Amino acid sequence: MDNDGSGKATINDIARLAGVSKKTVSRVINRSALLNEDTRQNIEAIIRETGYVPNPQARALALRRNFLIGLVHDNPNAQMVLGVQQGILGVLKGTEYELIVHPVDRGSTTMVADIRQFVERQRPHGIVLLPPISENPELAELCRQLGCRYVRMGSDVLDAPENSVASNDRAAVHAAVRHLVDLGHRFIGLIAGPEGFRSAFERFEGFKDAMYDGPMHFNAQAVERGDYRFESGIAAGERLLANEPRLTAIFASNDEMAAGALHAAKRRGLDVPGDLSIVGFDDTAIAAHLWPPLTTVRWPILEMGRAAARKLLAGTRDAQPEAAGDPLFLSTLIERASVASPRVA
Amino acid sequence: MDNDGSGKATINDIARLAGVSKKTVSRVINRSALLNEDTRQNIEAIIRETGYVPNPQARALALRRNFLIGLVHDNPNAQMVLGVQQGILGVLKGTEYELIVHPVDRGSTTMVADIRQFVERQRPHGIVLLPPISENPELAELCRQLGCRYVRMGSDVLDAPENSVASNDRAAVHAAVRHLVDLGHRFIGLIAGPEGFRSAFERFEGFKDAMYDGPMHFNAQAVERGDYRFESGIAAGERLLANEPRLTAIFASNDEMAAGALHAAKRRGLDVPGDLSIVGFDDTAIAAHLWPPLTTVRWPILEMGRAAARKLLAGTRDAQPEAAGDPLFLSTLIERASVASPRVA
DNA sequence: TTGTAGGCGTTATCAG
DNA sequence: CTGATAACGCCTACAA
Repeated sequence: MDNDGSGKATINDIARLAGVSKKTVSRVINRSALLNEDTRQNIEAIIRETGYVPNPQARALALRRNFLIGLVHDNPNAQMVLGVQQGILGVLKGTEYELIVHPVDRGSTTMVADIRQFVERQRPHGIVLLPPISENPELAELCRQLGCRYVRMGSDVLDAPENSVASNDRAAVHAAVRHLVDLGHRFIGLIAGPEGFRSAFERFEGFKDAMYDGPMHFNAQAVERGDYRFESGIAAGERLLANEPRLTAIFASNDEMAAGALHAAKRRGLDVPGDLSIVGFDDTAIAAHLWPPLTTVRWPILEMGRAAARKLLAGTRDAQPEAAGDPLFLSTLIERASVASPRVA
Repeated sequence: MDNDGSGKATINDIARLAGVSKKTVSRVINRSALLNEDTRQNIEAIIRETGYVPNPQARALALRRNFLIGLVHDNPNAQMVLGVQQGILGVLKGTEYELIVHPVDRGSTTMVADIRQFVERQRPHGIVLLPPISENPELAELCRQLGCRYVRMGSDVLDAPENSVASNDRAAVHAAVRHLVDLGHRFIGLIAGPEGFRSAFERFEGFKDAMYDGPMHFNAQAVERGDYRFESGIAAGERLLANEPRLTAIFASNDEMAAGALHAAKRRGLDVPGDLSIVGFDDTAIAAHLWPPLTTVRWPILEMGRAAARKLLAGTRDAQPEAAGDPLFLSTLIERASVASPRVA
């Protein structure tokens, strides 16, 4: 009656076939400890034969919790989002969890309400918050209040280790710019990221660190701000090149803007890296595709996505090792062809 | 008792507050026609006051259908996947549907079984199949069998209009290559896509069409195959340039390989477009970021993603206009700076 | 036009 | 260790 051939097998079918109650089958499904080993083996065999798979909707209703991981973001960098997504999906593969992507609008006054509704309705197992909204403490508070696991991704540790995945942007930029200084560059421009982004702030600080650290002074005149997009990189690059002809190098706070700076240089007929060295940040696909291939700081977003997923799965049957690992992931300089020593004056 | 302050309001709370049965509330939720207008207004007011939202898990269980749209793919082109995703999400925004991303491995023998399990477990409202797996008729059959709506995206119409979203790759490539011919190019190389991809086939045919159509003959020697990735574009470009020094133009079957061809040209010290014109396909972000900016065929994947989502939502309360529209979307040539007339010999 | 009884497939409670 | 019984929140069928 339960399984008349049309639908899939249910817990009732298994219970009947095994001659036990459905609660016992449920115990097998949920790996309950209090279970006779023989009973378990018997039921597991039947489950295997029938190809029975528990219905996630019914479980979700009973457990008041879904087997979904939410990716909540309003990130202007498509490559970055995609990288995180791939990292998460890699961990979810083979588990009973699926990824649900939920973009929001950080400019909107209803953003917090939107996310609240998303979490209340879908009741995901946990959500991954991407920068810049991950920097909003209100959202973390919301998750706690709703009893939803969460991981905040950022350019610095933003929360408790189990709720954080971070990169060391400041130190990485410091090192990258220091590299330029060591090559002999003395007039280095900065294309900063948009205000309100922690990543922009950290990278700015890293740039300043390298200035104060070396034989130079920080020159606020050699700083232009972009919005992390290509066009803003062109504009900022052009302003920089127009205002300070002595510039021999530019550090852009992400690869897209670095590509824009490259365009600005080409438009002025400059040779890169002969006349101008350029360094980016992210190491997204575009970096290697440009000509010359872009020297950039590799942002380990794939690994960060993986770590975020592992943290959310910690404590479940799909838990993986390293789940509790250090939330900090190191960014490192990838040297390609867009950097050289400055020409001797 | 139902709502003791801890949890969210349920249909019972609304029914009690409104002094009606829960079935009546259910009728309001589901926009039933047989409902007294006063009753409806009254209940709707209470729903608004309480902020009540129906529990999707319970609905999914009762309806045996989830309010999820699945994006199933194994596509090597990250930008393409992202574009489709954005298109779908744009349509889903504001509806009760969410997007669930489910990548698969087309090389695996268990791919069909994987997708079957995904659909059986999640019971999505519908799924969007991306190329190349969308070209597999077995998957369409599977969806029909499981009673799951689906839309197949491809470089040609692959199914009934309500299950298809397509672009006119062949004609678009024909026009693009014809453009090169019209500029005076007589030795044009092709970097084809991987075998087994319908898009690769269509674009190849479009290339041949332009050859036979014009003052030239199709020369199989000037064809190299890549796998749609950057590195393969470099390799194919180098082979092309080495084998046929008379080449003045290359058409690459996607932007990534075009970027590779550009690298191959630069490595040989060629000027683009002075010595060599290059045309790509897709118009993904990279096209505009390269130097020189890449002339390419714009593949309207965002629009195609939107259309796919609209077709899936057709017939639901979230249905949008144009849902039944023509499944064909036109690709058009975007002229940038990577193409010029060949130098006079 | 509205209500009642029962079911969707699973898990929790609590007794045996 | 195992099993009745009652949720979980909503929907369908049938009745009123």
